Amino acid sequence: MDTPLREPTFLILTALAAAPLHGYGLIREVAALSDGRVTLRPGTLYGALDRLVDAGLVDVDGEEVVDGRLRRYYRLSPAGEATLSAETERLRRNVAAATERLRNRATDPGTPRRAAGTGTPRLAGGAA
Amino acid sequence: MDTPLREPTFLILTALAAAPLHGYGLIREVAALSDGRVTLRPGTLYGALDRLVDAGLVDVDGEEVVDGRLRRYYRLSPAGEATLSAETERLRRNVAAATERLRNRATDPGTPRRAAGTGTPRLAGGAA
DNA sequence: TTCTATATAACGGGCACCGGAATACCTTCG
DNA sequence: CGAAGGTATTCCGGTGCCCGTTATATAGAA
Repeated sequence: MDTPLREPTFLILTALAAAPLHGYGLIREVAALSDGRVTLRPGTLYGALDRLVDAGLVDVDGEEVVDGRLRRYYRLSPAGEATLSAETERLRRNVAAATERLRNRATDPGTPRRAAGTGTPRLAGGAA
Repeated sequence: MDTPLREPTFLILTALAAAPLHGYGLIREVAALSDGRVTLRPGTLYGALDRLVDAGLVDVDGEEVVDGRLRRYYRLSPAGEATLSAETERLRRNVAAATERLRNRATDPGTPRRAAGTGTPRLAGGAA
């Protein structure tokens, strides 16, 4: 879990940052906050939740029985909040780096040809 | 490749957005633009490059022989630029969503207990 | 010569995510 | 009354990206 979070996991933590939710509710919340772009599958969701609970980023917030159906609530732990903060910062930096390079590209006179590499090119192989 | 990009791949495209680079140069460029947080392994780098070339997001920009060593340059293709733009936008939205929820959290009187779920809770199971 | 830096190739393994199916209960509709 | 559909969780097989390491090759430094 020290690996950078993938999108589904990141969105699960983000959804839980607002309020505790149960699994099925998370599917809808994640769909909502991603404008319908991400639809969690059961396998992805519950697999991720199990991992997050194991890692201590999410706590089980209690269970309810509603209309005979079990409903298990999950809550973002302090560690989960810290992880989400750190991940968000990481993404923010990546976004900033990519945005800057893309912007320079748009204003530049075409794609620059060849960067200053490590060593000094001596022999041009030419076309691939 | 229609999967959201993972961080190494995203950073490779970001590095190539500035200028064409060869594999080993990418390792250093990615380390630089991520403030040393991400150190690409050869397996990760060349695996990703092969996939990106296959997907048409990156083109081989020619080869040089420098000091007897082969040096193959890679260049971001128009499709790669479009993909990087779209990915950056996606990340930007995720960052915005997470940032908003984290900020509300900081100003709220503690973590809210239980959200309005889908149905109406009728029977509280209580403690986990 | 041996070590270090440059540079690419190849291989095995892990883990998260995907996709679907199973299970179970309740409500709604024909 | 029976069928269909939404709610909610569990399980399982498959895939792909990434990891980590090792191998290969050359040039320059110690």
